[in-house]
Amino acid sequence: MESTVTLDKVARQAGVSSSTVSRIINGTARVSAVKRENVLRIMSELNYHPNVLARGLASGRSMGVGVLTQDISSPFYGSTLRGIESALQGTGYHPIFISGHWHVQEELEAIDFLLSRRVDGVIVLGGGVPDMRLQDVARRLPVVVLGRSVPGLEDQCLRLDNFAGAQQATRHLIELGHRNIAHIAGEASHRDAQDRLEGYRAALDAAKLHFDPDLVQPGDFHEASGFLATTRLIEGRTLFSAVFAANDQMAYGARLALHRKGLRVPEDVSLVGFDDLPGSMYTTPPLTTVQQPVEDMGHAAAQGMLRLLRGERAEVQPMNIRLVIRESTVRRRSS
Amino acid sequence: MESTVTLDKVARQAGVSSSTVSRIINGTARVSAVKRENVLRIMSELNYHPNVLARGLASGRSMGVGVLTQDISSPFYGSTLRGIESALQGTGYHPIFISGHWHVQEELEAIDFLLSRRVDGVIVLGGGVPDMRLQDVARRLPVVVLGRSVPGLEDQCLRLDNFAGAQQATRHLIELGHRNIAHIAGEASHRDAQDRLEGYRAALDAAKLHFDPDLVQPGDFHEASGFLATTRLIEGRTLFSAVFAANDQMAYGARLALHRKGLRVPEDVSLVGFDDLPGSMYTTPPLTTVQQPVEDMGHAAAQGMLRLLRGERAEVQPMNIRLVIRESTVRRRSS
DNA sequence: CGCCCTCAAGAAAGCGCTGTCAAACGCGGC
DNA sequence: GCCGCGTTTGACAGCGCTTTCTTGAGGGCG
Repeated sequence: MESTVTLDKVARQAGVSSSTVSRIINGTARVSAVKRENVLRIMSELNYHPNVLARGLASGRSMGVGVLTQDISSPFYGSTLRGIESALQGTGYHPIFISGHWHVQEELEAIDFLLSRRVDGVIVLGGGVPDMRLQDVARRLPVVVLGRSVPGLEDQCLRLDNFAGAQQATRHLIELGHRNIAHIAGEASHRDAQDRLEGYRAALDAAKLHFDPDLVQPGDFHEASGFLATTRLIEGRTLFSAVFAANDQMAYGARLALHRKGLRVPEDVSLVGFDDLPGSMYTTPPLTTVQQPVEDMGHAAAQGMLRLLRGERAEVQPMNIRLVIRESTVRRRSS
Repeated sequence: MESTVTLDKVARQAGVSSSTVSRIINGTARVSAVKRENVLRIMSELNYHPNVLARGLASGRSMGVGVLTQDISSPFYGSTLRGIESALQGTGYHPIFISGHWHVQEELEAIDFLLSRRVDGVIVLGGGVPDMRLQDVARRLPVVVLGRSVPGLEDQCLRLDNFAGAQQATRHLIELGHRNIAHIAGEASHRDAQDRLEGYRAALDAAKLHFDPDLVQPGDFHEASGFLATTRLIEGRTLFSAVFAANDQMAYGARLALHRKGLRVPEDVSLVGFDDLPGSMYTTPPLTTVQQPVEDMGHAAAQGMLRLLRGERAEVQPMNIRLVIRESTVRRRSS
């Protein structure tokens, strides 16, 4: 435990060459059973742990997979990270997380950081890194992208059908008899937010319902913006009996704003979110929302990465999105 | 962008020795201005990024700080990770996260992993790694521990006063006139949970209130257990007008269970949580809870780590815990 | 019985960088 | 013009491991 135990030390102790020890560790070649046993025993006696840095330097593979996320503490991405972590478990590869905080410059630096860390592959979760840069990186090492589609890398991209999800959510409200459905939009610059807005409009169109711009309020995917948007909605002159928020966090904010104004969910106003965060099952009432299989997505992305690392094709399959109907939506009162 | 750019390549291109380039990068020694300019220019032309592995191997410092957390997607630890990340930002050090999943064996392996990764320091977030192992590790490199106190390492431990927090929460309910206060306990094996239970009892004792074991229900810190515990409470024979849950997630579950049984919060039952998760401000009604400065804690822990890395003392200061009174608690109806 | 082939094991050359040591250089002073 | 001093710079030996190339010992076969 004093001075670090090196492979050489183990080799000397066991009376073999360092090559032999290396071979035993990596299973790179046959080694006589006697020597193997002996070396393994000494390794555990000395409590030897290979130096990953040296190993990476010598072999050219660091056994690290870079994961560029936006916010390590985001309830949405959190589960995805968990999925990645669990899929990598036991494969010898290990995730290295780094956050871009929805800031292109920071994301670019994060990628440079990962590259200088000599990761063997990169998983990118959304964000705003220019396609070109990703294509660039993909030329050098395996890349899997979640939540967006990069030209030329389509089969390594795991997209979610935000449009269809939003459409489904809105249709659900329409089928319940709602005619005046408000929408709290997400950060306008996010592709996801745009798609969800489009899905909302498409559902209205399909039902031949009038699209009222007054019923669409901007938000930024955080609770506070949902609260504000809903307050504006209530104080506005346009009536509505249902709200579709572009994500669950904003739906939480909306829920509180309605509560403050004495409006009950779902009796007075139906509410639908998007994401199905872990907490959405336990709001009062439990929230109807579009479920993104976030953890599975992480898992699938990591699986794709492992395939790429083995030299195969990523073959990531598009994931299913589905509406989870809970108790925040009911048929519109005939009144 | 083809074959990786090495320091040697830059040196040759610039017509200087690799030592000189190294010196320019690290600022280890004076270098004539002309050469510096020239080398810097070539570095950016070639888009050179030092190989962190090689650097770590040669210098013995990997510039990585290992962070042993329990669950990368936990809403509670998430903010702490964020705090660590932000404190390390710009210092040259980078966090390497790994989860133990509240599983001692896994945590031990995680520590081995970090050591073999040759991190320069380790931050441990709670968990069940035996004190001895932590003392062992601390002998080899800087260690900061969050949420528990390890003998001999006291000044590198950042403890939260769970006892005082729970006491405060309970006292608050008592001051509002509540006499029958239920408690949903956390995972019995967690020190935090035990301390919170003790705080609850202490507050009751101080007010000369009878401690009724029937009003204490076991939980496991997750929503579902809060729901179950509260259901048991309601169906039990002992009346209560307030619930103190050992964490916010269980309080959410309790909230839903009360709702299901037609009990209103706070009119019929007052509810207090613990942690002040980001979402607790937006529950209906907003939750009264004990605030742990989770992000600040991460920040402080990382600061302490940086100090240790500079060879100074950690000097981590105990953090303040405080009760945030929102709308889930009210004076008991005189009825 | 000798030759060639096979397979285990060792020697040694890096991987890309840091850091020590010594050489080279320039400068002022005598 | 030469000496000594303080700087800038280069050469080189690792850091701990992988991997190629060799060596050496058996083993099968003619």
